[in-house]
Amino acid sequence: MANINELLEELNPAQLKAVQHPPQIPLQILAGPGSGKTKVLTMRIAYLITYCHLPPSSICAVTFTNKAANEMRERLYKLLGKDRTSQIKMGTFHALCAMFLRRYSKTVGLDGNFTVCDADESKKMIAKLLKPYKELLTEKNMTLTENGALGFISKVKAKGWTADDARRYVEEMNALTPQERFVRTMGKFEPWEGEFGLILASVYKDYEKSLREANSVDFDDLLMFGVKLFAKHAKASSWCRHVLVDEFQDTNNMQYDLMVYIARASQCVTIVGDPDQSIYGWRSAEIANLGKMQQDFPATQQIYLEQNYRSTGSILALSLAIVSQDKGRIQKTLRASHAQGPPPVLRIFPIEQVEAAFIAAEIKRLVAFSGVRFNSLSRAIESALQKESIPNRVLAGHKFFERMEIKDVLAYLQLVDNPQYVPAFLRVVNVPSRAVGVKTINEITLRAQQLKISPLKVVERIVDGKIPDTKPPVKKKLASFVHTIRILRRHANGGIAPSKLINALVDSINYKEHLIKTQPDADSRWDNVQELVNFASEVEQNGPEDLVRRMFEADEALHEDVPENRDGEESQDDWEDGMHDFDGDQAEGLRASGDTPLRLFLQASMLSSDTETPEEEKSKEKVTISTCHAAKGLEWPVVMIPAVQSGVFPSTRAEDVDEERRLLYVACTRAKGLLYLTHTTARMMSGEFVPTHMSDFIGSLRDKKETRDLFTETLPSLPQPDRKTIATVTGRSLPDEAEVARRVSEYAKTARHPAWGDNAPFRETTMYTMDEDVVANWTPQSFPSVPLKTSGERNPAGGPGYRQDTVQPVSGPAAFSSSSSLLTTTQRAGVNTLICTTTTDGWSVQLKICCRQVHKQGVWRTAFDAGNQGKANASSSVSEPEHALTATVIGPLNERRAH
DNA sequence: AGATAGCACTTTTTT
DNA sequence: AGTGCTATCT
Repeated sequence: MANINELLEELNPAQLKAVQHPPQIPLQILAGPGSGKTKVLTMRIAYLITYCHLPPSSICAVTFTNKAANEMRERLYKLLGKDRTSQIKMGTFHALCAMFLRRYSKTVGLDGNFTVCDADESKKMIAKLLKPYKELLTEKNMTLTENGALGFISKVKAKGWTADDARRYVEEMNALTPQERFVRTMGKFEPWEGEFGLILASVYKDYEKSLREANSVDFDDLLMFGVKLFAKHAKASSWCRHVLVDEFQDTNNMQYDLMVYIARASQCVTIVGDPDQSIYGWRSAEIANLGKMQQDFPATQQIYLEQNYRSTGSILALSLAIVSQDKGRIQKTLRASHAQGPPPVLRIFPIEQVEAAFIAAEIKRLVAFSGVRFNSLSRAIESALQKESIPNRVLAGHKFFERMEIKDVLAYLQLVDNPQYVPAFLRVVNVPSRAVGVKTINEITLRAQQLKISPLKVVERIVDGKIPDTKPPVKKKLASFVHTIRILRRHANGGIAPSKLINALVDSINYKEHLIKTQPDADSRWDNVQELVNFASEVEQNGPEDLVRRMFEADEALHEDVPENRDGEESQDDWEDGMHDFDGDQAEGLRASGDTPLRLFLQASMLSSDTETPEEEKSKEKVTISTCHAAKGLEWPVVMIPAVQSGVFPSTRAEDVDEERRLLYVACTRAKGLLYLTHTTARMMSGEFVPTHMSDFIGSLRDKKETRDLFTETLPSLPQPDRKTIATVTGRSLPDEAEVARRVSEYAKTARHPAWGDNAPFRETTMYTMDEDVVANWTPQSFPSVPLKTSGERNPAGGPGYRQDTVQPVSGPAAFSSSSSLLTTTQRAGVNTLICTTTTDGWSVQLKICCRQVHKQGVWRTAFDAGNQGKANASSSVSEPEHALTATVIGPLNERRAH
């Protein structure tokens, strides 16, 4: 175990002050990027335990992501040892609430086996609920999308309002005159006014009802029920003697309330935050919580951490200049600990493919990280990296758990744990296909409503012959389904490891075969299922149930207090029915505690974003592609931020421009040694080139004399002094001079882009519109006159979609026949697209995109293809026919012949 | 009931 | 620019 005294000596005065701050005086640590806040936070926890003698189980540490919680846990192992660390109540607000709600479910009117409903299922649920309102909405000439309704519900929930609260608010507002309303809302327009608002409130009510009926909660519910629990039940938080909240600037009202309630007994609070890094306003985060805390805890003191240990001086200077453009921000500074280093690079490119090629080429010289604004922007970069065979990984959030095959498996398990969870039932009744269609499902659902039991129950009873079969007969078709569920239920109640449960499931339903039959990429999907098994084993090894148990076992008060946690009537029924299926006795204890291995695994799957396999992945040197949001709290030696341009920074959809600027600030401050900002002059948006310009966040700095020199166009040549600086900043040893020379010459030999230092090749982009008569006389055959041979193949899976017809030119102009790449044509009803691509003269590459406008569904559309092999064509609406036909010539790209 | 083709919608960011 | 829903067909 590390010696804490020694570690305390390493801290700077401000850090030390923060760590040793008296626990009973509420503390705000305002910590700039790279100021060692995680270190301070973990040290403070260790300090509270070892010096202030707080029991570990009386400390609540809240992080923003579960990943951050795991990292902090790792650090604390070294300071406190595994035993004491595991008693600390640590996790996100969501995860902590989930754990408490399992224990106190009855107190807030939930069942202990509730399922956490993910955003995807929520959306499907809303879509279903919206249907009855469709007619009314069109009649009143209003539009309401799932996302609109979901956004409303989430916003309202962030205030802690139930559906009834929301309805009351809308009614109240509607009773006011427009002037009064204006005053009430402080001039802000709230789209949920009038009849529309009533509909929204009503949808929310339906949604709430559906969730409860399915014995499930969504992400926002976890917080809402958490608040309800702690507000109502003071003993639920009586164990707590100190609360620490990280990333406080990103907490919303519910989370703030949770903090206050958990701290109710002790009034001891430490928060760490940075208003400059507040980037979750769109998720109802409130920077104002900083001020609110000062009011609610009047003794609050602040400590500023402004010494930056992460980045070079020039990176900090630019970052600070960016964020300082926000005039309303709290004045704070950053002091560099390191040398100036090479200035950040700012470069311009015609289109994202070239931008990506540049990044890939530049990375060849550097171990780098690349931060993108949207996940959708990463595609070009990924493929460019692949072309250069640079290993990379995408810092993926939930993507893995959103895959169809993963959701299928999880749905079975959810259904086993929570028979009432209708979304899971609907997902898997017919997976693999059991010849159960919509009609049967509707019949079952109807019966379920009549009998006031879950659809699963209905099916079980039919199969058992307890109730008569439905009209499209179910008994035979669904016997295997019920059988599977019962096998799994028995295993689960016997406390089997979730990884084994998954194996039992895929065996029982022959899932692999099902994938092969229905999915063209069955192999990779099956790999994903195996990956899920791995994830499950990992969760088992880390022993979350053990961990959760230890978090709670020290709290005697809690044990006395656990309300009788019986399952609901519905499950009770299952219990009896399934009696012959499992030996219930040993399951009893687990059920009562609310933490079965299965339940914990499911919860981890829903709440975790930490999908990385630590050992093998982290040791490899890889380029990381991440969104700017996901990059928060992380750092890399080199950071490249593409698409720093209009429409992206700030996003066209953003409501808060200042927040967008802060996001760029967060991204820039991830860099230790080198920072690149690039942008393009055109961006492909839903099939059309839209001209873009440099982000104003950067442009305004470049246009001013005082700030112009904060960046450079020249690529860093990394002379020895710069190499030394970067080595220092990144904490790596200085590379050997001879080795550098050898690598540079090696690079020069193999580099496909020796000319990146020169801007010329990228400024030859032209976009123009073709003559109208060309448009008028265009036929698929006229340009070029190449007979095309098609070979359309249906999707072998039989599902929607088909392979694009890839054709070889049989004859034609030399330029085309000599082209080694593709000529693609797609013919879908009403859309004729001809794409001519890549001509090569050995010196340069020319990319031609030819498009044709087509009148379709009353609008003029442009049909074209960017020339990606095997990729589908795109079509998009355009207002004016004459703009529809465009040709873009880019080039010469680069490929210079070596002399 | 299942297959298919066309249509519509999204695409910010995450627990 | 890919995916999922729906109407229509088999």
